[in-house]
Amino acid sequence: MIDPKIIRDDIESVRRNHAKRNMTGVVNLDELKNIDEERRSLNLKSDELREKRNTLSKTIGQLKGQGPEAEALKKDVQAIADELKSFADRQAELEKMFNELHLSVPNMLDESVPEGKDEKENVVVRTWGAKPEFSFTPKPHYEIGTDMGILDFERGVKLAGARFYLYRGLAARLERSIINFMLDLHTKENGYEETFGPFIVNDESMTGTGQYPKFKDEYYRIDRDGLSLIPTAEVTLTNIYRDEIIEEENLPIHLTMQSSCFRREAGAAGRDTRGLVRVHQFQKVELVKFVEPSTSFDELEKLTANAEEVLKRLGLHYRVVLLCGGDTSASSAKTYDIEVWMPGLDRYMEISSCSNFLEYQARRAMIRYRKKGEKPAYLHTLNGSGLAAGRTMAAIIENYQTSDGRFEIPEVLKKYM
RNA sequence: GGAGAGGUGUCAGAGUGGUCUAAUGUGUCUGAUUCGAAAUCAGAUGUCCUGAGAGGGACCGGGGGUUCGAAUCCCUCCCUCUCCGCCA
Repeated sequence: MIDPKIIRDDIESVRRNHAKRNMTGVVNLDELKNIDEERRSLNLKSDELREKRNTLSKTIGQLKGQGPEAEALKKDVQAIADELKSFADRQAELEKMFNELHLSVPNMLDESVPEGKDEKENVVVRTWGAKPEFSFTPKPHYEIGTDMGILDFERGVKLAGARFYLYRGLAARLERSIINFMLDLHTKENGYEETFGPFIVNDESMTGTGQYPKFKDEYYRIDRDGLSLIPTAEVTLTNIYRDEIIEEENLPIHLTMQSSCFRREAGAAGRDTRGLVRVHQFQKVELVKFVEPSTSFDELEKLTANAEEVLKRLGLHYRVVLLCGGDTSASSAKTYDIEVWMPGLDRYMEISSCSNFLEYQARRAMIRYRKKGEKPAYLHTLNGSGLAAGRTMAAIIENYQTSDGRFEIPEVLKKYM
């Protein structure tokens, strides 16, 4: 959520922000503003009526609640109660509408985010390494994996359906090694605390990080229990501090967690149908930070560098892309994608997405911090993949492939195998 | 899943219809005392909304109801604990 004061006092900046996101008209801002005004005036009215009621009731109490005087007062209070009731429904309705619209308003983009409609207008900010050269035509990872008998897509489909897979032998062990390598790097060198928590969470958690209510079709929800499978450990990690106030001396908090991630990929029919690129379940090591607001953009650079370090050590060529307004997710104020080169697919593939959410998630999830002697304030949250494990394995298979249709294990992973 | 108990401020814990403006203890901060500290004494100390401020309103697990008035009574949901059952 953005600060409602911005909607009240400077709706034009919200409008410009929508335009930059290529979202003009997606949220009816005029309606939102009208609802907010009506809601606040009714709230004021009911506060005043309540004040009167409280005073009169107290007087009745002092009169011991009996006698003609008290009876007359009771009638007065009854009248006030009736009046309160007369617009209570409208009030509840306004509150609900305001909340729904407010939750749908995307975050304010940072000034450094470039203009642009979609991913074609993202800006490459740096590249690392170079595309590997082959004396043969490199194959996609799914061909190599299938031929080697370590990726079994047919049986994945038998077990669960399209976009599921089965790892056998080397692939299963390699992905486990990749996860261990990443966790060790982030905990021993990059200063993150390793955590592990639920893969299934309640609606409050899904709302806190911005998945609900708008994008319900994207996720698996167990209606019977009111629980959802997490699409990323960001949900688990960020909601750890939901409804809490953190003392300033405990900031920043840097957490990492590996999890399986579950996505319905509702809007992606026909895209990336082969291989490990777009699947319903994948494993990922996630990085999440809770920071003092003035530091959050520095922290974003560091977070991105922490994710890049994984690829550097694996010797995989990549580029870092600053997402344009139209491609930045609703919760984020600024996002860097890290894209690894895939020689077999002959394109770059997103392997990490690092975002600064400012106080957008903190407001939704009521995560605050307190400086000594001051009032609680919203902190800033950030997250990034560090990295998606399945895609990392796919990148290794493609970049380290050999002419005999197999592939080598990167040096840093050997001790994990 | 069955039976029972319970959810109150940083924490512990009282409060079963009207000075609850939530007792008391504890923690924290400030002051007094002290060379300094401990101890002791005095005072302060929650969150949200609204308002320029004074102030006002809301919050005793969530939601709803009864009442002139609800932490307190009723309904409902959630959670925790104990015992039993089941279980990696």
